[in-house]
Amino acid sequence: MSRLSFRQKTHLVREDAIVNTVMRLLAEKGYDPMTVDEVAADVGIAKASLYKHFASKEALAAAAMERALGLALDQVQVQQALVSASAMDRLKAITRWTLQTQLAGAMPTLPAENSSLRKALIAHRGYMDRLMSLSDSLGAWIVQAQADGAINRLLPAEAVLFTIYARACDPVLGFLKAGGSYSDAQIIDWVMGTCFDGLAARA
Amino acid sequence: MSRLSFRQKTHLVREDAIVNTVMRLLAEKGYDPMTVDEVAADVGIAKASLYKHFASKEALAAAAMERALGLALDQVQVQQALVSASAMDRLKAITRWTLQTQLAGAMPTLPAENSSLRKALIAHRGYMDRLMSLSDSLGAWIVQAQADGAINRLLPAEAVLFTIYARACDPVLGFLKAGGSYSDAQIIDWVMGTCFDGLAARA
DNA sequence: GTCTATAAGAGGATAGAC
DNA sequence: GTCTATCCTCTTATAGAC
Repeated sequence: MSRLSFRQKTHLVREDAIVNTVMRLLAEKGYDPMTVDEVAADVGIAKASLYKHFASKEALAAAAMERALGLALDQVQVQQALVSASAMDRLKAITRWTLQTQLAGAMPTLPAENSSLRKALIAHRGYMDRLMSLSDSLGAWIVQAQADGAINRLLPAEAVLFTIYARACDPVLGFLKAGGSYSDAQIIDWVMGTCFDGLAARA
Repeated sequence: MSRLSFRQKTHLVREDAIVNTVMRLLAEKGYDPMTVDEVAADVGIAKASLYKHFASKEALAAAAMERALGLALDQVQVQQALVSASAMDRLKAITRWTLQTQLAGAMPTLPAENSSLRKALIAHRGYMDRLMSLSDSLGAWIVQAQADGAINRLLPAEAVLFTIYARACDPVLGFLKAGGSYSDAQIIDWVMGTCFDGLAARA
C-alpha cells in the first residue's frame, strides 16, 4: 500500500473522482436516469476511458453504493468509540447522519425491491459484506435499546432496522426542502421526531 | 353521459383496462423501467393502438396516477361519511388504506423530486386538481387532529401531510414482505405503529 | 381503431489509433 | 489509459394499409 508509483496514484485519484461523481448523480437522479455519458462528462474524461476503470454501468453504481456504505460504517465506528453513549443515542446519531447526508445530496438512493440494480448489487461482494456488517452493528444496538426499554419491544428488530434504513431515501426531506420555508436543521429535527416519536402527540 | 353508443362504451372499457394495467406496472417497476411495449402486450393490443388512446408514455402514466388519486379521494369520502369518527381516526384509516394498497401491488409510486415524471404530472390538470383536493381534505383533518391534541402540535401540518403521503412509497413494507415471515396484516400494523407512535417506547 | 412495419433517437458498450 | 468514432440494442413514437 505504501509504495505506489505516480501512475498508480493518479489511477486511484481518478477512480476516486469517478466514484464521487457517481454517488452524487445517483443521489440526484437515481440509477436509470443517470447516463454513463453524463458521468464521463462530469468527471471530464471520455466514456471509453470510464470503461477502462469500470466494466459496466452496474459496476459503477455498485462502487458508489459500496462507498456510501463505507461512509455509514465510518459513522458506526465513531459511535462505537463514544463509550458513554447508549444504544439509543447511537441509533439516533446514525439516523441523523443519514438524514443530513441525504439532504446534502450525497446519499445514493437505496435499491427498492423493483430496482434493476438490486440483483447486480447482491452479486457484488464488497457491497454485500458492508451491508451485512452495517446491519449487524445496527441490529445489536437495536436489541440493546429494546432491552434498555428505549425502543418499543413489540417491534421486531428487523422492522426497526428497515425503518432506519428507509430514512436514507425518505422523500419527506425533499418535499419539505422544496417548500423552501424551513432550514435544513429544522427539517432534520422534524423527521427525527416523526421517526422515533411518531406523528401522534406524546402523553 | 347516459347515452353512449356501443362503440363509445367499448372505447371506455378499453381505456379502463389500459389504465389499470399501467397502474399495476407502475407499482411493480416504476416509470422508467416500464415500457410501452409491455403495457400493450399486457392489455393485449398493438402498441400503435395504445397511442390512439394516449398521446405519450407520460400521458399514460398521468392517467394512472390520476386514477390512483381518485381512489384515495373515494376513501376520503368514505371517511367523511363516518360522522362519529375523529380527525385522527380518519387520518389513520386513510394511511392504513394506503399501506394496504401498496402491499397489494396496486399503488403506483409517487414521483420523487428527481423523477422524469414530475414535470409531466404538474402539467396534467386532472392529476393536480385531485392532488390539491386530497391535500385540502387531509390538511383539514391534520389541523383538527392537532387542535384535538391527537397529533403533535409542534409539527407543521405540511410535515405531517408529507409523512402520510410518503407511506404510499414506504420501502419498509416491501422489505418486511420479502422476508416472508410476517402476514400482511402484521406488517401493516407495525408500519402504522411506527408512523403514528414512532420507534421509541411509549412511556 | 386496429394492425404490421419502421422511423428516430437515446444510451450502453466497444474498436482501434495513439 | 485516453481519445474519437462507431456499433447495437432497446424504446418511444408514427406511417400507412385495412
